[in-house]
Amino acid sequence: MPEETIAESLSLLKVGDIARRTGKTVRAIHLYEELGLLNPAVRSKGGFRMYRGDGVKRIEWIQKLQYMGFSLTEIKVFLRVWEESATAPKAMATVREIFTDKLRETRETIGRLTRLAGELTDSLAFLEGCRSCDQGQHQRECGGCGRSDHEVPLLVDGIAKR
Amino acid sequence: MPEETIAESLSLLKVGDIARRTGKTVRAIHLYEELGLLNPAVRSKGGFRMYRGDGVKRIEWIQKLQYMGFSLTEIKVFLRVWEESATAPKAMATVREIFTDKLRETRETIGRLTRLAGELTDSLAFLEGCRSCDQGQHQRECGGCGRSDHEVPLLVDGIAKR
DNA sequence: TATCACTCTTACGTAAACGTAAGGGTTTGG
DNA sequence: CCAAACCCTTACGTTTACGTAAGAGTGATA
Repeated sequence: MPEETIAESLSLLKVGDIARRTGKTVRAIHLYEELGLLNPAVRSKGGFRMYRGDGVKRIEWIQKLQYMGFSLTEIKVFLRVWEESATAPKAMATVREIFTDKLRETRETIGRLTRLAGELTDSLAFLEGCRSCDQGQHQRECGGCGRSDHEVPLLVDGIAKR
Repeated sequence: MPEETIAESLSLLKVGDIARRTGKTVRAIHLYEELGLLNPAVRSKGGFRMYRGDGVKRIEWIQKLQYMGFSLTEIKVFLRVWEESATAPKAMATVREIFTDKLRETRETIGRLTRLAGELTDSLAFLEGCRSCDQGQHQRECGGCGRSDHEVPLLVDGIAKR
């Protein structure tokens, strides 16, 4: 398809264009190249990096992975695994493994954060009771209220100690 | 209560003891002191840091806050706010604010991660279909399968591009 | 008193993901 | 052809939460 080739050459993007379209900085894009995450399709005669439109897609993909907790190094491994897999089904199998791991990890994180949200809620409920504390009570004397120790959430308890 | 004072002096802990009881390293505890998060109750004649038992609680508290996404700097602010509040109810009010903010943030994070878990699940479902791909298919020619573009999750689509 | 395990201070090292110049070419619109 | 707007490479700076090492003193035990 010579037409596509022509169209491509007409729509080459400079690094600044990619930056604008992805919200990343030029420096970031340079970094991705250093790390082997994205190479320009060609260089201009003067040395400018020239990208095709799918460069934008690649960066969006990177962002997505970062967003879900992959480090750039992990993303690099990801790409290498892909490139070094001889066949497509094999490559996809590896990708499945990585995603499966990440899904588990993500669920664990969600569980952890959910528990923490619960603790925060408990702590806030407890702190409601502090409204009725003697307004003149100095913070250093906090703890004198009637509430017993085991009622005090760790998140609150730790503050006054020491 | 002189008895308690005596008991305290009997149970002073050295930094290594605190480290063992909290799982933190000595260096970390030193760091916390540098940052103003925890000071030893006293120093021994020779300059050893001597802590009381509640030092352990303080560190557990720090760990908890870190675990929920507070940076050490934020924790420091936290303590300062507490110390500088004249009255206990006022201090608690500030703590409530901070916790309320964090709770919102935590919920947002949970939402984000939940959406991402969904995307991962979708991607994994899609990748199941790759099992039936021609076993000889080279990875570079991936994309030749019948599935249309809008079916391909971004998480998968971004890999093969470029 | 001699040890051996600890601890002290000081201070440089580390990994991540860029930020921020500096000094100098390249493109492109007019 | 000129100037403004970009881009290039090189390279040091930044933040966070410690790690690690060096050289020397301390404390409890034998």
